Amino acid sequence: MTASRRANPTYYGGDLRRDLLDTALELIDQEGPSAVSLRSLARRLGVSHAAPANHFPDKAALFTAIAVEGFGLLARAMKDGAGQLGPEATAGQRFRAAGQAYTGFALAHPAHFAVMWQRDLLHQDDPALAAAGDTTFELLLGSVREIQSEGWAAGSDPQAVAYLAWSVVHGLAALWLGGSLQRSQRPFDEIAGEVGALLGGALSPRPAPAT
Amino acid sequence: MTASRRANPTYYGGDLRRDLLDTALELIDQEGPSAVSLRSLARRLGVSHAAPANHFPDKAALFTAIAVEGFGLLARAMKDGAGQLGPEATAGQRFRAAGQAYTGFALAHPAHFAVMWQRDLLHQDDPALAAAGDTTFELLLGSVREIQSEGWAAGSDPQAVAYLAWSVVHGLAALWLGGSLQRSQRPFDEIAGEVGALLGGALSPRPAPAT
DNA sequence: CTCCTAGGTTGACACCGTCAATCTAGCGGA
DNA sequence: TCCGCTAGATTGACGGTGTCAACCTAGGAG
Repeated sequence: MTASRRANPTYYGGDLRRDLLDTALELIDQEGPSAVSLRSLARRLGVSHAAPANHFPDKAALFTAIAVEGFGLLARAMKDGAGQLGPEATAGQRFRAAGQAYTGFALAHPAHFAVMWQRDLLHQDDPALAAAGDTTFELLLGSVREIQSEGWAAGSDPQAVAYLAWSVVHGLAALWLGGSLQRSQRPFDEIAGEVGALLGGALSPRPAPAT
Repeated sequence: MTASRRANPTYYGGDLRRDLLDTALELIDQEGPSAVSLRSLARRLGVSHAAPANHFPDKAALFTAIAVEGFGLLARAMKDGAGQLGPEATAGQRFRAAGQAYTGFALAHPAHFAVMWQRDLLHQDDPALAAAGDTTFELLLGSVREIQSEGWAAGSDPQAVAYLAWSVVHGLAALWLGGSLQRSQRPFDEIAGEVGALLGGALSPRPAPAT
């Protein structure tokens, strides 16, 4: 009844922008990004077909907003995952936790994850998008430098180590969500655990022999 | 002049199915899968808007055909990459060559690669698609067993090793094509080489310490 | 009280996928 | 030689879609 009932003082009784994002995410979860149409979102929310234009000038803007939000969620997940280990945790443990947070994010938010890497759906020149992506990578790179100070992957280019780790977690999540790994009938955490252990062997603070 | 001049005895002077695929691939290369429309393909090829329906019952069938073709090209690239090393090559070298072939395929055929993992564009239940995917993974798994017989990644579950390797090459290719790695201004081969060397450390035939 | 503006509305346009009905060139069999 | 069949093209129609322009209206600022 009070003014807080409706966030916006206009026709639609609520936050249409947020509702559009949420409905789109739900639809992407179920049927993929190609199933999203602005008109169908509007129809679901009981609003005219042109109402979304007030919040997203075009379809790409909607997807871009989802991608930016996704990078934000990812960065927070990685920070939280590494952070909640407590101060006595080693850099290696934090590194591993960040990696788990990456795949955990992908599995928990598959719709965000799917959109984030589909360039052709996005406004690639959006500065917010670039910034969000950079932030995430900086987070990763910082974690790599941290483990290197503990002797992990000693002597290796930190950027190369970061790319290896990023590729592993990204590939794992992408292949799982793509269904390629699900034919093995094994749960994700089991696969991810084994892969993580193997990767640990590549980076652990021992003199690694050359290939 | 002879009958071979025209592959098909009907109006269109050529192989429309092949031309549709090629035009679609070109378009995907330039603007991504979302830019492909059956009508625009038909227009480009100077054919009526319904002509594609004779070869692909719907849009998903076109993309599925591209994906199947992609898996075929990928499998052949991996086989060729490992095979042309000569009989005196080690299993480790063949394994590495197969991995390079994977990323090489992705960079050489980005349109195929993009479509192959977009489930929502495909007829996922197409048996040809499943078979093509399985063949590729079997190839990978065989290569892993081979290197294990040489002592690499000894004691590890071959499936887990395969998943690690697959994740790395897939993630590397996906991130590169997504543009995330291109901001580093370094050529792909350099990045891939370093990542490959690091990964070699994880699997090389030495007793790897636990994580 | 009046004006401005954010955020809705309707209406129109071209493009899209898909379906149905039709046409036609060239083949195999009588 | 003719006759039908079929593969593969055609036109036409339908509803859905993104986007634009013009309009409307509730509520806040002056």
